Amino acid sequence: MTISSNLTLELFNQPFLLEKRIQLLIAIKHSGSINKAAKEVPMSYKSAWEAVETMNNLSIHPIVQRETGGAGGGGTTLTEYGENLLNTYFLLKAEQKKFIENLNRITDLNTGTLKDIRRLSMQISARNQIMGVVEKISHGAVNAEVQIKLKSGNSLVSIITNTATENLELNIDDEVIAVIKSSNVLLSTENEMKLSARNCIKGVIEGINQGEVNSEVVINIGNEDKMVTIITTNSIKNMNLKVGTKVNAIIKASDIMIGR
Amino acid sequence: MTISSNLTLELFNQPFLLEKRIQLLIAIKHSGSINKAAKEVPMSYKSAWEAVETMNNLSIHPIVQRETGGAGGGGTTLTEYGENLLNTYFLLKAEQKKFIENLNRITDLNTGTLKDIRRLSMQISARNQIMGVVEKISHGAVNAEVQIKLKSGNSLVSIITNTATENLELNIDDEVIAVIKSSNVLLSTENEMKLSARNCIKGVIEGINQGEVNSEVVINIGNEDKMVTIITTNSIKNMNLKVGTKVNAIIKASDIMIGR
DNA sequence: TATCGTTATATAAAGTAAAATATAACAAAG
DNA sequence: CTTTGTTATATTTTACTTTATATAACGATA
Repeated sequence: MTISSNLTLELFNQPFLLEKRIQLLIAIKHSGSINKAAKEVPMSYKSAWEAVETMNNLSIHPIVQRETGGAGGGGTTLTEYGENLLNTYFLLKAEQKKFIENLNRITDLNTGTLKDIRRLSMQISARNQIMGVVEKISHGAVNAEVQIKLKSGNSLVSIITNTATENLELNIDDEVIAVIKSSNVLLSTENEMKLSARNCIKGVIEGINQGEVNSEVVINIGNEDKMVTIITTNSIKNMNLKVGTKVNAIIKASDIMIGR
Repeated sequence: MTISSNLTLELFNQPFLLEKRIQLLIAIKHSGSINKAAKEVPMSYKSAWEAVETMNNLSIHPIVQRETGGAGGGGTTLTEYGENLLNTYFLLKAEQKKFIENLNRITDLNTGTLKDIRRLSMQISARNQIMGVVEKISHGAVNAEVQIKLKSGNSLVSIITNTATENLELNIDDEVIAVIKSSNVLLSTENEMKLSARNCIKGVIEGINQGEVNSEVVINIGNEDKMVTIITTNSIKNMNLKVGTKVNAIIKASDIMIGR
């Protein structure tokens, strides 16, 4: 048994972007005509025209621009607003797909029970959420050590309980997210420092938001990935940290959580 | 513009539990007859009967039990399996509702952009996820202190960045989830200990899973809520911890994350 | 001005899904 | 053996959706 779901955007309680209309918009985008698009989907020209009409009427800004007559007889193109809308729809759809995958994973529909009822749709306060791939898992008696390869090439080591690895059904090559609270990230400028902390990532300071006691430092760790850290304002002065300074972000393995 | 979505369970790639069928099953459950249930939904008797028929045929175990004839002319009741299925559907539906709410919150559909594209459908390795209500928010220059009232009556204080409170759109009385990594929970048996840690929750040890170096201790903190902690096996011996021992779970305010 | 292929719009036809209706089968109880 | 109210099933009717078809309007271009 599998879980499935659709996704529609509503405007004034009217269905606005249904999956079929999305298909139509895509076809219009690359064919440049309602006529051709309708054949492509496939659906009748009338349905297609009516769909476009209602979409344009419901929306504040028009979704498509229609032109009758002209050299080629006319044509229909997506407006910038329409393209934007299409793109956000794709993003939402991807997010929803991930959700349904998660839902399928934690649900044992054959026995009719949920393996784990903990919230799985959750936005979390931890600022640092970095995507990576599971490289290695070593199990101890209680804890497990999970090594995650980031896109930037860096590796992170996380220590979580065995039970957690079971709940998450973690396996090698799974795509996961390393979650780190910003107050658990330390900074150092030394290049070769010996520390008990397992994780040390090189980066460049991109921004500093100074407070009276604590300050927020944003570090670029390469490959579009950023790391936010909270350190004391005193440390910033002592270490003479500025935008552009090369630093190491240091994180204890037991401070890294894993999400998927 | 709002996002909406349905939820269907499929079996052998056939739609199995649609929202309309769920309504029907609910009505059957408390009316005891397909006939009455069909009028209640409302739908025609034939549709209702066919729906029941296909459901029973697709499923390995029957969903409903039908009986023709008898004193009252017969009747239809849900099987235990059917009731189970109905309940898991409710759970999944609730989970999905939460997801759609989150999706609506982080999406600015008027401008056609997502405020925050971080994964919001995520299952996280942190074992301790306790529901509560935001009681108080105090903003500093960089950090914010969020006080959470748990159902058990206890309060937790969490320190997160201001940016995080903005991303989460945290407000008083919002229902949130306190997320704590099990390795960040300390245990003490002293009743009145002075510590810098802000959070101290009383509980009773419910189970101990002993390892060579570390051990997992499960604490019942009342109201069905449990807390999992990882401490060294030595500490268990030193403190003479056993199932039933009354302990305090101690957590630093900066180790508590907030999810919603 | 004639041509082009499209949009715009209406109307008829076909197809599909739902509902209404009717009736047989059922089995326990009086 | 009759009554009872339901399930089980087929047939007809209705409503609705989709498709098919036809035609006017359009405006740049050769």
